[in-house]
Amino acid sequence: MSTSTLDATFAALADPTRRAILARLRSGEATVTELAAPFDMTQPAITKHLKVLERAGLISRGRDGQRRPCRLEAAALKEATDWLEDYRGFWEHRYRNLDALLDELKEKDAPHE
Amino acid sequence: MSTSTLDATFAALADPTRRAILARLRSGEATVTELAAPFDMTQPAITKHLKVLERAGLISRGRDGQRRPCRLEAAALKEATDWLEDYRGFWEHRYRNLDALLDELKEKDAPHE
DNA sequence: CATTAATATAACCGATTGGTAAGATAAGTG
DNA sequence: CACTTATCTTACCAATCGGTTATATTAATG
Repeated sequence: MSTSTLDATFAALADPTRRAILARLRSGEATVTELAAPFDMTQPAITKHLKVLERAGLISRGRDGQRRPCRLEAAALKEATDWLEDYRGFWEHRYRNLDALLDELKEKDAPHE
Repeated sequence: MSTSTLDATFAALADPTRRAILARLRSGEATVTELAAPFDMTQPAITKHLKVLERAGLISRGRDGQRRPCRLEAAALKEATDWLEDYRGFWEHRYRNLDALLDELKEKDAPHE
């Protein structure tokens, strides 16, 4: 899991337009014009976003005549998820740690020396 | 899960220095100077990174005399993970879909009309 | 009190980002 | 062939980013 891949992936995910594009692509391939339609933005702007997503490996593009359909790619998404899930132990242990702390405080409340 | 929170979180995660800081904080609180030590970077640069992490809700800061210890915060991390995990179904189904496609192709190979 | 240590702030810089408008390219269609 | 459709490319712009140096603030310490 290379550092620069994660850089590109998280950076790509940091933009709401791009996240919306990814969400749309979950229900299947789409062309540039289809992807651009919901946004109040020119087509070149969408093309730029698609390039960012492609460089991050989050999508790939085919060729169908004059259309360049985009599809979601699983690998980069999985890589980012894996990185984040490595922190899951932290936030799950957190509540256990809080319990332990409360116990500790209770013990201090009961003076015994 | 607000859009602008995800914006800030993913943007914060897009920088390798900041990811390294988070990784370091998994093993407990640390001061600014402690966090800055491993990096070939001035202290103000680290302070800036910490501000980005804090604005994203990924860390919080305490006060211990002249030190401002940083600790990891679970909530924002969890939010980002949740967003990404929503895509897990996609990449898990992907292989099942591939299987289905291969079956389909096999059937086409065996002419039956 | 003078000094040192920990952190923050301000001003600045070059590179990148997210958008635009205008025009090029390339593929279907009458 | 002329026209339209889908997409890309090229400048251009303002804003943000990631870093710097220099300076201020605040707290500990001799």
